Amino acid sequence: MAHTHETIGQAIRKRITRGEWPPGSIIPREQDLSEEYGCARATVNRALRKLADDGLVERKRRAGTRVAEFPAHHARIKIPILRLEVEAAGAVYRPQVTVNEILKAPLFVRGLLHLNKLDKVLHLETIHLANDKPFAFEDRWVNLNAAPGIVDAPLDRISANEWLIHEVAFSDGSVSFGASNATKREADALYTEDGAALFTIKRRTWKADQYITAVTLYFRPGYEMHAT
Amino acid sequence: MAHTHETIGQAIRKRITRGEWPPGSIIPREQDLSEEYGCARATVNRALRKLADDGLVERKRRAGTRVAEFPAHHARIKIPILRLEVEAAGAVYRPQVTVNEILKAPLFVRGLLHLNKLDKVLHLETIHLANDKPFAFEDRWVNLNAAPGIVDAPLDRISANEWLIHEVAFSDGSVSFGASNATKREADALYTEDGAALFTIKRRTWKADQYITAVTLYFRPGYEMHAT
DNA sequence: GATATCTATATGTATATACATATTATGTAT
DNA sequence: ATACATAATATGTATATACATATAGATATC
Repeated sequence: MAHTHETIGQAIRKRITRGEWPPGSIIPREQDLSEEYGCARATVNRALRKLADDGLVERKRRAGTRVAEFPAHHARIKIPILRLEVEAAGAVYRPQVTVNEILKAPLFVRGLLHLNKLDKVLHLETIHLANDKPFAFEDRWVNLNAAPGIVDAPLDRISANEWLIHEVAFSDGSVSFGASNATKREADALYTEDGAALFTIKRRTWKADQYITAVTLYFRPGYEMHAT
Repeated sequence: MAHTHETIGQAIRKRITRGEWPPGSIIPREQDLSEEYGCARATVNRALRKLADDGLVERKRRAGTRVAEFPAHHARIKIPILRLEVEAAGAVYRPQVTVNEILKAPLFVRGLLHLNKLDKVLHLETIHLANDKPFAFEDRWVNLNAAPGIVDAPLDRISANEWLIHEVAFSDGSVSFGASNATKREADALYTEDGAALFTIKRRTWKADQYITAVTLYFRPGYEMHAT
């Protein structure tokens, strides 16, 4: 009972980081480890599955378990929910919508959201404020076929992001991170200089076969996103 | 046998995304789900643990399982291994070391690596090339107490990153992402203009109680990192 | 020598059972 | 009412067992 799947996982992790099993090398089979630690194979199995999930080892049927060649290149991040980040820092969050227009989808938006020429989209530009200081600038396009109700949402109180999460149920999505120089639009919104380097998050969400929204977030200069 | 922990997990995931169980609401207990799907509780347990790991649901003893308030804000990323990224794109990778000097740790490096005034560090600046075109610029500081052997490493063939991973065993680390304007140094290295917005990754790794290396990677303009 | 076929093996998975543990809900005493 | 002890309960975990499945390595075939 001294050994749980967690203590065993930690022990194996330590043996790897200590160099006992270097990157690329094979480690003992579950059976042997379970005997060594005096537990059931299922317990070792769970510990090793966790390590594989963390990217520390790679497992293959019949071939066994080996230490990953690059054991540290997996990370998990929390995509920032702006309101929560701001409030966690003890500040007051407020979204300020500066553009709110319905129009026929421009070409690049048609591509992003897989729309036809006549489909209507909602275009939103929002400044996210922390204690009334600009924190991030959001450029969002919403497919009105997928979320018609959003035109009546109180977007001065709740962000479009949160509204969509709760009203259009949950949606699958893709995310990418990058950097871009502030154009005049972002510089004005974030109260910074033209050309400043901004950390950006681009996100697209969909539900079943329908794209719901495409959004780019531009963060104030100096913003960093941390992984664990 | 029709139901595995995976098919059950997908089914529950779908019921959440379809809106049957909205964010914040509670879902049936494992016992009931196992009866509904005609399987053992352990199978449902594994499915739900996976969903919790993905951030889609939150579980608490006695209190049950409920859909997360923000079900989509967890993501996993692979921290790019530059050589592999370049080679995956079908190009030839080559690291080019432009600065390689041993010196007493400057103040900001002492802070990063927790060193004393007299400790020596290796300072490396490297241009990572894809088909001889600059791809990323690396600014690295290595604690020579922790990795003395690196002074003899063939850093024109293997990157310091890879050398450290294999020679100093595996090390724990922290990562953060951001953006910065290219200074003359980075602009020259990456063959771009002064002030261009560069996506950056800052990483610090340690082993037991000792910091090993601190590194900042500056990516060529336009680079994006994708999450799953 | 190359190719196809078989076989042994390590991991992958499902199940029933038993007990642990955190936390809510209930009940009791003040 | 309030504070505190108690019971009920959903998840957390470990175990033995059984069978599935991918695949490395051996063997046979062309």
